[in-house]
Formats: sequence, C-alpha cells, structure tokens
Amino acid sequence: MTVTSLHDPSHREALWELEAAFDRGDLISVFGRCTVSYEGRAASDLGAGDRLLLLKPDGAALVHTDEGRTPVNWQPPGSEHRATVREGRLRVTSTRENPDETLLVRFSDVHQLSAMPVTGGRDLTLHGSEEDLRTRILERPSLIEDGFEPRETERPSSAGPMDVFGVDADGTPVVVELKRRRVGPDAVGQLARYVRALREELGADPDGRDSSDVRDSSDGRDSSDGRDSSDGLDGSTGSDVADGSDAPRVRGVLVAPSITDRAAERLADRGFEHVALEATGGK
Amino acid sequence: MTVTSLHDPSHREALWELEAAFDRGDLISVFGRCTVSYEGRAASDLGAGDRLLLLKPDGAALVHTDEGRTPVNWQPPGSEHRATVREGRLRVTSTRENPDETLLVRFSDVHQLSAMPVTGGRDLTLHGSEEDLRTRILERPSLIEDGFEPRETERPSSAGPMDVFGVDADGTPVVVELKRRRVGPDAVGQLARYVRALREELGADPDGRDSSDVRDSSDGRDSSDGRDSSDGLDGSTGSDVADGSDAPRVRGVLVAPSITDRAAERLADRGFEHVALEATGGK
DNA sequence: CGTTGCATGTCGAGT
DNA sequence: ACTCGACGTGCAACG
Repeated sequence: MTVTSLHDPSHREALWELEAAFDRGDLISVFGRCTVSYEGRAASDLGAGDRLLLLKPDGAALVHTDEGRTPVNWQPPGSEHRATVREGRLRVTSTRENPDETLLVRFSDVHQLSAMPVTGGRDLTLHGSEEDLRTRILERPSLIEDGFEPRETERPSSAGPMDVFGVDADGTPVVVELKRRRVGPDAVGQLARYVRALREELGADPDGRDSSDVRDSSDGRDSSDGRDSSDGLDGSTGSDVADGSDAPRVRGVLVAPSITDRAAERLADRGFEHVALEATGGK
Repeated sequence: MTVTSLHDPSHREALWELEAAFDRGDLISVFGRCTVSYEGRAASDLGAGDRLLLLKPDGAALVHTDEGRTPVNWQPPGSEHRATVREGRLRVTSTRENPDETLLVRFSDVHQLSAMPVTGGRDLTLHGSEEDLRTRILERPSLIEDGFEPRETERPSSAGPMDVFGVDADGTPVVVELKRRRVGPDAVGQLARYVRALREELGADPDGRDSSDVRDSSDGRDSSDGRDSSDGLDGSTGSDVADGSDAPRVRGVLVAPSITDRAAERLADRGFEHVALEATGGK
C-alpha cells in the first residue's frame, strides 16, 4: 500500500485516479489552479488561483490557500464527493444535505494529485481542558477555598448542568462554573443562570421569583450581559442582601485563570466571586 | 515553476527539500507515519499513524488525519517552522509566542513530500453574512415592519455598537440586533444590553420594566393600542408590568431566521420582538 | 497588544 | 433532529 501520485496529469487521468481513490477510501490531495464556489448556509466565490484541495474518505473537503489556518472553503464530514470532467476540465463537487450545501471546485490545471491510504492511531490525548480543571479541583478542593467540599459534578438544574456543585465551610451551597481560559461577562451570565436555578429549587417557594421583583436597582451602569445569555430578570443578586428571607443563600464562584474588567464588574454586581486558577500547572 | 515532489525520500533528503521549500516560500505537504505532540494553551499527544502535515509560508501548520474538518493538531499563522533530523528521523517543529506554543511532528517514515508554489487569487467574495442582512434591511426597512426607519448602523453605546438603530412609525427608538442564523438566548442577552444602554442614555430607568417607585406617568401613551399586529407580546409580558413609565420607551428587535424556545421565552420576558428574516433570499 | 463580536464556526453530548 | 456549551476555537476590527 503506497502513495499514488500524478504530476501534471491530464484532467481525464486525474478523474480516473480520483475515482479509484474514492473507492479505496484514500485521503486525496489535489493541487492545481482552480476556481471555487460554495452555496449553502452562505454563498461564496473564489477566483482562479493555485490551491490545495483535500478530500477525505469521511466526506470532508478542504480548500487551502497559502495562508491561514482555516480553509478558504470547505465541506464538513458526511458530504459526498463527486468528480467529473466537463469541457475538458476536472470538476470536483462535494455536497451534503441538512443543510443543503454544495462546494464546487473547477480546475483549469491539475499540478499534482496524490492519494494516500491512512492507517493508524487516531487517538488524541488532550490535557488542559475544562475537564482537567474539574479534576484538579476535585482532587484538591482547597484550590477553591479552605473548607470547600465538592458534592457533585454536572449537577442537573433547570438551567442545565452546573460544572461543580458543593458546599463551603459553613455548609452554604456553592455553584462553581469552570472556564479554562480568560473569560468575559458571558461566563458570569451562565453562572447566574445556575445560581438562580438552584435558589429557586432550594427555595421551593413559587413566589421566589416575585420576591425578586423587588429587584435590584443596583446596577447603575451597564451591568449587562455579554454574548451569553444571562438573563435578565434575575435580579436577585448574590448575597440575598436585603432580605434574608425565603431565598436560600447560594454562592456563585467563577473559576478561570483571569477575567475581563467587564466580567469583574458584573461578578461584583451579582455578588459572585472569582477564583484564579489554571487548567494546568500551578495555582 | 513547478511542484517538487519526493516519494519515500530518506529523512535527510526530506530535510533538504523542506529547507529549500521554506526558503522558496512554498506550500508544503508531508505525508508519512508520525507522532505528534503539542504544548501550549493545552497539551496533547498523538500516537504513531499516517498523517498529512501542511506547512504554510505564513507560518500555519496543520496535521490532518483521514477524518474531520478540523486538523487533529495545528499551529496558527505567524508560527515559525523548523526541520531537523535527529536520530535519523525527520522532526518538524512549529513554534510561536504569546501564547507560547509548540507543535512537534516526529516522522518515522516519510511517504511523500511535496512543495508547491502558490500564486493567485486569495480574494473570496462571501454572501449571506450578517453584513448582507444589514444591507438588506437598510434597502427595505419594511422587512422589519411598516414604518420602520433606520437611522444609524453600528451606533455606539456604552454596551458597544448596536447593529441597527432606528425609529418606528410612532417615533419610538428601536434597537435591532441581527443574527444570520438561528439563535439561542445569548442573542437576547446581547440585545438587552444595547436596549438597556440606550434607555440609560436617553435618560431613564434602564430596566424599563419595573418598578416600585412609582413615578408620575408622564406620558399618556402606552402600548396597549397594538399598532403592531403580529406578535402578541406587546409590552406587558413577564414582569414587565405595562407601567406607563416616564422612561423613554425603547423597543428591542431581534432579527434572525429563527430562534430557540428558550430564546423566545427570554425575548418575551424582556418584552422584545423577533422578526424572522434570512440573510439571503426571501423573507 | 487586549477586548469584542462574527463565523458556512466545528464538534460532541444529551434529549 | 435539535439544543446546548466547549473549543488549543479562528478571525478581523477597533481602541
């Protein structure tokens, strides 16, 4: 099993080899001068130029120029590749449905075509993800604070699963939201969602929401939410300040290596806390 | 100007060709059996297997397997590529700083190495982006609603620039947030941010709904007279008690082809509206 | 350089 | 099939 490679093949030769390579399930690369057009979720056109077209046996297609990490055009896995020769020129199309999308590469010249059988390890082990951060915390809860006790991960709530749920030294419930990198206000919104959900749940007080209607005139300036959801009517800020009433106290802790100023503001508005912690390495 | 290609080169041959290709500024592809390790924002290790390594003259590096649209490992543009032979084996490293990141590809076998000079069009014309959606609306404001008048795009606010700012038939300010595809609750949060900022700027009560301190209903008008037929949630939804507040009324309109249920809820809570509109094509 | 927001984001998990 | 949230997101514009 070896690489087959054609230099400056005729379009018809290229077609034959392409189809054979499709059948073999090879990874295919075609380098040549071409135009590219795409239509689907958006639409695009790319004038003539030298590009590298990658066709994968799983249906992925990538058109790469000499710049950029992201392909200039592409088709996701699951697409279907077809090749034809029309008007003496090689055309490669890749289509998929749901959504309907088509990628068309028209070659005026094929400089090189290679077909490569791929074998072997596809198993990537990645470290430093959010999950690693969680693991770190579970192994050493004091990283959050002394006396913190994790109770559950991915704890379900009406607002979705919270990363880590636990209690502090006083037994007060703590919702922890983990981010592996510097975060903006969106993360605060996310945390707020969970905290609110938990307060409602623990409060078991149908009117709890209304009580919050007394809500916060507190945000003087743009307490806003960022690209994330955050919701607005929660108002019931962190410390159930004024009323120690029905709403049970629930702390919100955002764990991230660092946060933006805007996020810090919003965190303060909500009465939440930030714990600086990296997914990997030292505190 | 032609493609240079080596089949099953020795590691040393591969090294020479690689360095020559670096000098020429070629687009390089190396197919062979290799292990890959990465360290930087995260860290990863990939066992032996056949992969395609793409090295771009702008510093981008991509490691592709036979599956997936995204490379299994990569390095962004601006990185620096280096190749060496150590213990008789070809090693390619790509490094960058800020953040410090390193990609190391160690080949046990090089099946093929190609170096390709790339010329020509890099100019992609893309349609259907959010900008197109904006253009569409500016050309035909009635797509939002009859009587809508755009006044400004990218209008600055303390919460950032709003996509479109205008007034409706009554002269009421309207903040329009554009999304080119189906949106979740996050978009509502973003819209809320802008609306709140504008309410503050125009002089009052950022919450717009609310509140205890009754203030003189200076304006007689209130939304009850539904000029806008369609969606039922005019004003008085959720906690928004249709108080005829003195706060200048500011409407929030989310333009997107469709929205999730959760987003719809939030939209209703806030008293905002959704206008179904595609970036491209028909209403 | 950091922050912000779009993207044909992609990808995977849960429902 | 759809929603949700993470991602080494990438990327450009802007301050």
